[in-house]
This record gives sequence, C-alpha cells and structure tokens, in this order.
Amino acid sequence: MQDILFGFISKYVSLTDDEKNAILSLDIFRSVKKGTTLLKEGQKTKDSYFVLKGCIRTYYILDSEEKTTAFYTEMEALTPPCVINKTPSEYYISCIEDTILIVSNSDMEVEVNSKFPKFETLCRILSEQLLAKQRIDFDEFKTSSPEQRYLNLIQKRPDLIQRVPQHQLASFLGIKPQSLSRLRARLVDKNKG
Amino acid sequence: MQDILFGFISKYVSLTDDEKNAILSLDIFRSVKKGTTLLKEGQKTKDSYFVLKGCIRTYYILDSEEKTTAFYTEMEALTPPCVINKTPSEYYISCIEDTILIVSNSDMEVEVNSKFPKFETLCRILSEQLLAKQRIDFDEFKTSSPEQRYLNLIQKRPDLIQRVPQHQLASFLGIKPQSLSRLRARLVDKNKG
DNA sequence: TTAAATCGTTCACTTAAGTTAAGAAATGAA
DNA sequence: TTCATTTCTTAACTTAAGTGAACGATTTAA
Repeated sequence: MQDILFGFISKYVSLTDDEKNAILSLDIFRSVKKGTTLLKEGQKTKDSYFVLKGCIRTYYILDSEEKTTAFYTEMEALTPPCVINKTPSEYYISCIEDTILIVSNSDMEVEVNSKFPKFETLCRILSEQLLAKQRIDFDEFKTSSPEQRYLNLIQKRPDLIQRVPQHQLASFLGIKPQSLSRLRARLVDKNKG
Repeated sequence: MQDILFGFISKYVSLTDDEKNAILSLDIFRSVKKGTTLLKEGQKTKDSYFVLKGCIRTYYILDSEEKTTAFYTEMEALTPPCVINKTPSEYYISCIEDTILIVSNSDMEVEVNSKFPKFETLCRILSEQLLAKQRIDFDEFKTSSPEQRYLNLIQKRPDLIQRVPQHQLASFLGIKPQSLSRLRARLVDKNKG
C-alpha cells in the first residue's frame, strides 16, 4: 500500500527516507466499505482523498435528484472545493466500491509543507496537472454532444462503464438515465446497420 | 500596473521588496492589440498569461468551426494545458480587446520558485483555488440546461454578455449561435407574460 | 466611402433530449 | 428464499437544440 503511494510520488519528486517516514507517521491509510458516505452537503471538512483501490463519486442533490458529477478511481486525488474555500460542502462524497483511501487533512498539509518544501513542490505540480487535465475534460464536454461524450468515455475510461451504475453515468454525461438508455440502443442499431 | 499585480499577490502571500524587485526585473508586462493571436493550434509554448486589463479567449477549431471554451478577464490567470503537458497546443488563444498582460515563462517560474519558496507557495495556492473554482464551474455546467447556464452567466459574469460577441458566448454555453438567439427571444417572451 | 465579410435574428424542418409512466430485471435485506 | 427496492429499458408525447437558408445590420478593410 505504501509502495503504491511512494511509487506514485516518485514520478514527481524524489523523497528521502526521512521524508517517507514523516508521511507514514501520519496514519493516513483508511479502508472504507461500499456505500459509505464520506461527506454530506452542508458539512465542513478539511479532508482530501487519494484513491489507492476502489472508486468514490461526488454528487449533488438538486430538486431531490442525485446529480453525479465525478468519479475518482485508482491513483486519483480529490480535494473538495469546500476545503479550499472553507465553506460547507455543496455536495456528497460516497464510496461506490470497497475502497482504500489516503486521507489527508489541510492543517496537516500546511505543517508538512512548511517542514519539507519538497511536499509543497509536489502539491503544486499535482494541482497544476489536475487543473490542466480538468480544463481539457471540461472543453471536451462543452464541445461535444451526449453521444460523443459517451463514446469518448468508452475510449478513455472503459472501466467506469463496467463498475458504475448507468443512472450515475448518465448525470456524469449531463443527461437523464432514460436518455442514456435510449442513446445506447441507438448506437446498437447503428452498428447493426 | 505593478500596483495591480502586487495588490493581487498580497491577498495570498506577503512579499519583501527584494522579492518584488525580482519579479519586476523579469520584464513581464506586455500590451496586446485587439484581434492578436497569442497562440495557435499545433504550436509549442512555455508561456502563461495573467490579464491585468482586457479580455482573451481560448478556442478550438473543430470541423472548421470555432468553439470558444473560455474567457479570461481582469485578474484571471491562464496556463495552457500544453505548457503543463509539454505538447503542441490543441487550441488558439486570442485577444478580444486591447489587453495588458503579464506573460511568464515556465523556465522562469522554475528558477524563481527555487530561489524564492514563497513563489512556490503562491503558485500552489493559486492552482488549488483555480482547480476548486473550475470544478464548481464544470459541475454547474453539467447539472444545468443551456437556459439555466445563460441565466447563471448573467448573474456571475454580466460583463461578458456586453463585451463578447454572441456567437462566442454560444459555444461557451455549449450551444449554437442560432440556439442562443432563440433562447434569448424565448426569455423575453416569458418576461412579457 | 464603398464593397465585402461578419454577425445576429428569424423561420421551417429535423433530431434528440426531457418527461411521465409502466413493466421487467437485478439487487439487497429480512 | 422471498419480498421490497432499486435499476434499466421501452414507449408516447413534449420541448428544445441542431441544421440550412435567408436577410438585414454591423463591422472591417481596401
């Protein structure tokens, strides 16, 4: 589990044993059962998540309807906006599968960053990369139709199609569950000719 | 002009005179005429932009159609994904108005960051905040209709409605120019009753 | 200043998503 | 296992966006 974490980090900065021990002393690993809600609307938190194994999703409840906006799987990190803005959360976070997480607290990060500048560099690089990646995702979403988005998802994150319920995929694609079902039927028709 | 920059920075970190001079010695201010293209598809660049005055936009050309995905106005920063990924740019950047920019180069940033850790902190905080803000924008886009997006834009960035051509706003909202025109007419009807 | 290009609107028509409802299939809990 | 809930699909109908075309209005460039 530690190997996964340090393997990931080593792609961005190289850590000394002291630095690795500093991280490990923080007791950050956590196992969570499928269905567990990690954060609710209205709650305040300082926790960020990094998924080692499993899948979590973020969703809003608007007009008493669930709107799923993101999934985080292996090697993906999530810092909820409410942590940055120091406001109550606007959304929910829950586990779609049994999941192993790294949970870090923003107070903890401030402390570690000031002690080990290398961590600050790591955080900066990760933020910059996530920002660029998310910008591209957003642009692709804006410039495509629901059908194109679905085909794009099959290409880029085929695992999600398998491990996530359709109705959650639908709002992730910006449409209703019935529309996704119809869209899929349409695609099957097209391929038959 | 410098006051605007340092006023902005002071919201996040406090700089010494030495640090301010280090920034100023870099010759980063640049005036650009309306219509100027700052970056083209296929080009490589290491430049990031911060808008002091004016407005720039990013757009793709897909099926020989312009798709505008973002506008950056006063006090907003843009680091193109191609700078982070070290790939040729997928999109164009151009000036909608006569614009005053700060242009920084990623090589320059690496150097400044290593000399002045405070800059690295600044970059980290700004990236984290932009990431959170963009996440919220993306979620709002996903969970609303074109009409809601337009009404939301009127609330949150009323200036854009004035200073940007409609057909560019349309693709920013994820629809065609004709649809935006029709949508606006529909809203006027609704308000008449 | 004039001609050309761009921009915004409108219209008729097509296509696809939203809505409401019903029923079958899969899942989960007692 | 069985019952209840959730999930997925299908269908008919409504609503709104996409498309192609036309026509002023505005802007731009020669």
